[in-house]
Amino acid sequence: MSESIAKIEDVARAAGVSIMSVSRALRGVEGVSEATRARITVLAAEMGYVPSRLAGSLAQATSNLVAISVPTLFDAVFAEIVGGMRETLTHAGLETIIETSDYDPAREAAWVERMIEWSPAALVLSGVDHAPGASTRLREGGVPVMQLWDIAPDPIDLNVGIEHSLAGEEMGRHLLGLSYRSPVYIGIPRGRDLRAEKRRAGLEAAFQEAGVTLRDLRVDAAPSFEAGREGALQALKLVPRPDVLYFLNDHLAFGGLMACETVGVDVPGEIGIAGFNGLNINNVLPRRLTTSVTPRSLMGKTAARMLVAAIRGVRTERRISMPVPVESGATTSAALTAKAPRA
Amino acid sequence: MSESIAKIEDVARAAGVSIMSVSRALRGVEGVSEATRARITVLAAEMGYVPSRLAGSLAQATSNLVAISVPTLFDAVFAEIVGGMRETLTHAGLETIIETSDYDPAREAAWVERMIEWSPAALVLSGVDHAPGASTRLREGGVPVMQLWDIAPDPIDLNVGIEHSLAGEEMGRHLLGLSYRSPVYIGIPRGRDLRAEKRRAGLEAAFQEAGVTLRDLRVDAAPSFEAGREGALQALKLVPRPDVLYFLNDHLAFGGLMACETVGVDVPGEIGIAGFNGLNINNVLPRRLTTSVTPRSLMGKTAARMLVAAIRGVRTERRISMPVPVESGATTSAALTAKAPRA
DNA sequence: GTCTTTTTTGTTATCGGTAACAGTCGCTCG
DNA sequence: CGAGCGACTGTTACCGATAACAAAAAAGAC
Repeated sequence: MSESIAKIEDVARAAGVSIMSVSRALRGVEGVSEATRARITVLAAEMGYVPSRLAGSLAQATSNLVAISVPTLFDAVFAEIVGGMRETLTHAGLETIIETSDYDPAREAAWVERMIEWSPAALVLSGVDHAPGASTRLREGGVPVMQLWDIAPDPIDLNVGIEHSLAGEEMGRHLLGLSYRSPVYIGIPRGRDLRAEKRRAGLEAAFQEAGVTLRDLRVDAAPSFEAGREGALQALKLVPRPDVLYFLNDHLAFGGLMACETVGVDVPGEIGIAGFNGLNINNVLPRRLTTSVTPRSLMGKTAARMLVAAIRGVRTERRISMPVPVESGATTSAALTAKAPRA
Repeated sequence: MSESIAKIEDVARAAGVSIMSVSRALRGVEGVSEATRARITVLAAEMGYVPSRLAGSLAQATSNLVAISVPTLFDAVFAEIVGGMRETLTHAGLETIIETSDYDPAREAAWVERMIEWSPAALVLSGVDHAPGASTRLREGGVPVMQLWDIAPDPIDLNVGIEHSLAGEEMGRHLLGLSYRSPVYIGIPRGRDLRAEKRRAGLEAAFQEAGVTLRDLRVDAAPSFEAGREGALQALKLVPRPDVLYFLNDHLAFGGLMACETVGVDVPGEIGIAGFNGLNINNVLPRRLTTSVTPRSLMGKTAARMLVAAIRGVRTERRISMPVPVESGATTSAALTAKAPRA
C-alpha cells in the first residue's frame, strides 16, 4: 500500500542522498559511484518504487512511445508488419501504441493530431496517401515519421515499402504469359484500399499493353474471405466468362477458390485465380495460390531499424523499395486450351 | 515552425487571459464564459497549439492510456477482441497501447511493470494465469484491471471471458453423441497455451466419463495452419487410427482439414474434425468446420464498457462468463459405421 | 441602490521527474 | 604543500500542464 505512493523523493530520503542521485542511479546514467548506485537500486526495489514515465518524458521533452497506425489488425498482413517492428522496437526500449484507421484518412489524421500530444519518439503510418492536413503536420514536426507498406515519390521522412502498381504489373505480365486473355479484378469499392487500386491499375496497364481489357467487379463488404467468395460467384456469371480472376489479396482469393470448389468449377482447369501477399495459409492448401509474395516481416524489421537509428539521431537511407516476386502456384496454368478471349 | 513551440502560455498571452482560462477552455471544462472560450479555441487552432498529454496526465496523476496485452496479433481471435474493445474505448477518449506477450508470462509481467510507469487508466490482460509477481502488483495498484478471454475463480478485478474447460467438455459430449470413440487432441507443446490446455482437459473429462481415453499429439510449432497440417498428417498414421481430431483451434483444424484433403482422406467419412473459435474462414469453406463459437467481438465490447464504467468510478458487475455454443458443421457426422474403438 | 450570489478569471502550489551548473572531496603533480 | 583535476553529489530552475483556492466582475434579490 505504501508501495503505490513511493516516489523518488522517498527513495532519496531512505538512501540518504539527493533525488538526483536516485534519478541517475536508476537510469543507469553516469555520475554515481557504483556503491551508492547499488544501494539505491536495492532500496528502490524494496520500496516498490515505480518511476513516472509521465514526469520523465515531460522533463526530457520526448517519450519512448512509437505510435503506429495500420488500416486494420484483422488482416494478418498488418499484424505481421507490426510483429516485425515490435521486436526491434521493444529491444530498443520503445513502447508501441497502435491505432487502426479502418482505411479512413480522416481517422488517421485525427489520430496524428492526438498522438502529437504525446511527444512520441516516432510515428508510423501505413501507406503514403494521407489527408492533406496530416502530411503538413507531420512534415513540420521534428518527429521521425515512417511511411510503410507503399512507396512514395517524396516521402514525408522515412519510407519502406513496395511498389504496388509494379506488383500488379508483374502479375499482369505473368498471367499474360500464361495466355490468359479475359481477366477480372475482384475487390472492394473504389477508394477504400488505395494500395489495392494501385495494383489493379498496374495489372490493367500490363494487360492493356497486350490489347486486353480488364473488367472490374466490386463487392461491398469487408476485404475478407466472404468478399472473395461473393465476388467469385458473381464473376462466374459474367458473360463472357472470365478466364482468370485477380483478387484484391489472398484472403479474397482463398474465398474465391473455395467458392469455385463449392460450385464445382475446376481451378485452374476452367478458370485461373491469383491473389496477393503470399500468406501462410498457402502452405496448407492442396492447391497453392498464385500470388505475389510481400516481405511483410522483413519490411517491419527494416522499418524498425531505420526508426531506431533516426531516433538516435543517425540518418540512414530514407527510402527502401522492396521486391515483390510473383509466386506461381497451382491455381493458374498455361495448359488451358479455351483461353482465347470470347469477347 | 513557430507552431511546434506554441505552448499554453503563448496562447494565453495572445488571448490576453491567464493560462488557466486557456486550459479550461480547451478541455471543455466549466468555468469560462462562452465568449472567451470561443476566442481562445480559435486562437489556439490558429497558432497550432498542441496540448501536452505528458504534462496534463502528470498533473492529473492519471493518463487516458489503456494498456492491452494479448498473446499474439497473428491470431484473428485477439485481433477481433481488441477490435471489439477499441471502438468503445476510443469513443470514451481513451488511447490503447498494445503488447504481444507471445504466450510468455514473464514477458507479460515485465510489461505490467513497464506499463504501471505510465499511470494508465486501465490494464487489460489476456487470460487469468499470470506470473506471481504480476498478479500481486496488479491487485495492490488502484488501476482497474480487466482479465479477458478466460474466467478466473477470483479475478484480480474485472473479468470477462469464457470457461474453456466447459467449452472442451461440451465439445466432448457433442462428439460422444456422434458416436466418436477414438479421439485425438492436436495442439502445441504443453504449457504454451494454457487456455487450450483447459479445453483439452474438459474434452478429456467428457470422454473419460464414457470410458474413452483421449490421445495427445503435440506439434512443436507456432499455433497456425501449418501446425494443424503437420498434426493431422501424424495423427493419420497413429495405430489404431483415430476417428476424430480435436484441434487446438480453427486455424489448426483448417490446416488439418486441408491435409486430409491433400492425402485423400475423406472428412467426415473416414475421420471427423473439430476446432475452436468459429472463425469467419468457416463462412467460405465448402465443408463447414464443427467448432465452438466464441463471442470475440462481443467479449471485447463488453469488457470495454465495463472498463469505461470502472474508470469513471462506476462499479458494475465484476465477472461475466459468456456461453460458447458448439456449432455442428460438416466435418463431423453421426452416420459413420466404423466408429467403434479399435483400441 | 446596496448586499448577496453566482459566474468568470487569476494566483499559487504541485505533479514527479531531468538538465545544467555548482560544490565537495580525495588525489596527483610539480 | 597548494594548485589542479576528476569523480561524486547536491542545488536550482524548469518541463507544461491542472487543482484548489482567491479575487474580481456580473447578475439577482430586496
